[in-house]
Amino acid sequence: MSPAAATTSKGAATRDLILDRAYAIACRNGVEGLSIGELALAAGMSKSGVFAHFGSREALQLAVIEQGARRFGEKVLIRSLKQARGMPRLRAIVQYWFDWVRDNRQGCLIMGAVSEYDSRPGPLRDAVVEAMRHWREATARAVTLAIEAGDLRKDTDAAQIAFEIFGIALALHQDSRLFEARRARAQAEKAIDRLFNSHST
Amino acid sequence: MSPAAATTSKGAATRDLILDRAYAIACRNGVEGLSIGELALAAGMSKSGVFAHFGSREALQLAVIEQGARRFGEKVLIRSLKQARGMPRLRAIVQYWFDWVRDNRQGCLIMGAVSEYDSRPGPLRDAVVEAMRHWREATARAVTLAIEAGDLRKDTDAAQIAFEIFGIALALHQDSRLFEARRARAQAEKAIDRLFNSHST
DNA sequence: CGCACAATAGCACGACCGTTCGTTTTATTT
DNA sequence: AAATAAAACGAACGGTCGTGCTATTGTGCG
Repeated sequence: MSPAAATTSKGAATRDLILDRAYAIACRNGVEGLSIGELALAAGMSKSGVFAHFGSREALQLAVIEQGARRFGEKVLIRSLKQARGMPRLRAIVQYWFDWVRDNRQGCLIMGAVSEYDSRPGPLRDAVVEAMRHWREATARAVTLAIEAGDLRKDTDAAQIAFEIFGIALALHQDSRLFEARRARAQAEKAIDRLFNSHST
Repeated sequence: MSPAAATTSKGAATRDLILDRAYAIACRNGVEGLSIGELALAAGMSKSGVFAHFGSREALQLAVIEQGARRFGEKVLIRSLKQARGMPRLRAIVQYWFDWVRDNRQGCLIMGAVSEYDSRPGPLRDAVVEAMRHWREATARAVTLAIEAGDLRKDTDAAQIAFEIFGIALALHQDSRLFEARRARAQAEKAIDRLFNSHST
């Protein structure tokens, strides 16, 4: 009866399949450009069959945004935890992030969602803000650990460094798609090196 | 007869009015979220009346993108030309850009268009790429002039500095809308200062 | 096996989309 | 003022949108 929850194992499986296709579509067309009709076609189902899994388009979009945040979190943040605290882990975050930009050539879902919802109040915007906040905090925490490990100077402002890392990543993201990806990556690496060097002990 | 060009003075005037409203809508909803029906309502005209001025939705979108590029160019790039070559002009570009981000609180049309079209070939993408390229080159040129004026070191890579300025501006743009605009601006200013200082003579 | 219910399909709806067409109003020129 | 061209309107088209509702298919548990 409840429309938004899959109870059987088959239901959960198709829901995962739908979300997988939805993620791919939303990467290309944006979360706002994701339609149930196109999604149903990609999943090999009927519109109403897809619809029943979420109950509303907005619930579907929310699930897709969370899916995007989860994928980035796994590929970049969680993966970096295997590296030792301090500069190794901080460097890992940056490298994995750069690799993420390279490997998702048709666009990062969350990055796209930011400019879709940044000035549009509602639960979708809230989800995007929450994802970015978590993401930023994880980066700042890695910087703080690098300071505590003695890799960066004690007077370093962790939030400031995180802000600048995001800026470099955003520029890389944009340049990779608009101009030459190779050159963009080289410039991003150079910018990161300058940033870390100017604060290292 | 020709649908895309206004020949009388009245025609040109309404076309300007339409583009003005279209610009406002596209800033909020994105260029892809601009519909002729909503635009007609905002302009106080009929759908077909609006449509006749452009001949197709894509032509309208193209005109809106060019409008967005023109407005930014005037408010930031052209305005900075009044400042003396070298650091004064470079600083002016950055400050005017930051002001632009502050004053267009519901979103910058071009910035939004980038993530809408960066992986969607076509004339709209071409227009966005061209606008960003022009914009980037103007910034790099200002950096070069600052080098020639002796304000920045001779071994400074102008393209690299322009890349990093864009990164800081992008981070400011994003943070201003997702988090606290005040803090974002302070962080952006600090990042710019560090960038310029580390290359100044 | 058979029962209960989840999962999916099919169909229809009202709304809005971009676009076309013929007509009418308005502006410019002769 | 008459003639001509531009501009704007209003209605309609075929399509797609998200969303209900009802029926049918399939799964999983007792």
